Amino acid sequence: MSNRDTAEILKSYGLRKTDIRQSVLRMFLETEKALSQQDIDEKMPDADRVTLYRTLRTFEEKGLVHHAVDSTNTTKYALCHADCDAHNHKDEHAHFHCRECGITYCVDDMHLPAIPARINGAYVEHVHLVVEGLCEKCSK
Amino acid sequence: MSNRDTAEILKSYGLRKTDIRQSVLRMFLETEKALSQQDIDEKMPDADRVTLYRTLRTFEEKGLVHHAVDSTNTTKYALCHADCDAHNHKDEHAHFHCRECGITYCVDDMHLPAIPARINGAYVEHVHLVVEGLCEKCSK
DNA sequence: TCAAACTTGCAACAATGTTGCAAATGTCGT
DNA sequence: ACGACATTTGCAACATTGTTGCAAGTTTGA
Repeated sequence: MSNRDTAEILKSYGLRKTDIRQSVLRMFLETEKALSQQDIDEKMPDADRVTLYRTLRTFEEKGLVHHAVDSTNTTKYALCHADCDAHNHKDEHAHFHCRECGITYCVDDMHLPAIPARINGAYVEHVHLVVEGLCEKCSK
Repeated sequence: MSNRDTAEILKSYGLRKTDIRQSVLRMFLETEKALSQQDIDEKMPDADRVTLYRTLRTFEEKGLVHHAVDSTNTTKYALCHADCDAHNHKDEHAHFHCRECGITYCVDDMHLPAIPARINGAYVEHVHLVVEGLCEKCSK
């Protein structure tokens, strides 16, 4: 992954090119996993955790990443698909979460059930489907 | 909700009858909502938060409540259906979460999609479906 | 009624979320 | 290449939640 790639991606999302942002983006591009603040912090010991926190928030606001839900209480982020943008996250896919090693990744080849626009009077905006169990490695 | 009811429920789940447990259980019985530690803490200012934390954990272990997932980072619990037990949570229903007021409640009349026993080599144990949007009140 | 087992309150610490502010850096026009 | 302006970063600080250990208080069953 070259710097040019990350620089272009950042620019296309209206984000300034900074070292930290490029590093974080590179981590996302190089993994299938959804990354937690901790995952990132560990690989970037020099960066301030607040900066990483803000970086992830900004990435999400701009539509570069979405956050994955799982039953632990750690926020995790994963790259959005090309059709996400700042105001319309198309992150309606499932996430798999391993209860053993804690990994979370997107499951793209699984469609969500059709959800009505309203449920008991509530307006539905989006849906998270979280599948939990043991990942391939941990089930051995 | 009488004390006798809560006492019997606790007993049937193999839990000792204590004031705190009865109060917490009563809160669950009297609401449709999934309750966070904070919700409970606010109504029981005398109880130590660690005790509440452990109470909820114990309730979950015994199969009395299950925890709901939402995109905020607060753990919330809701009463299990009658067919849950300590080792087999049948909490495979959807939860609705309002992004405005933060309320979470179970959506029983919505079935989850059929999930294969395995996804890409991973073993699936259970599934959370989280529907987010604006609840009836907040959408007005 | 008693002992054993379990529950509670308290102290303590880690991780995460969150904000404000000043210093450092990036961007863009010239 | 330079400078002004807007943004980003690092740091201090504080709140909330998760989590454990331990001693004191309570519940339960014989």
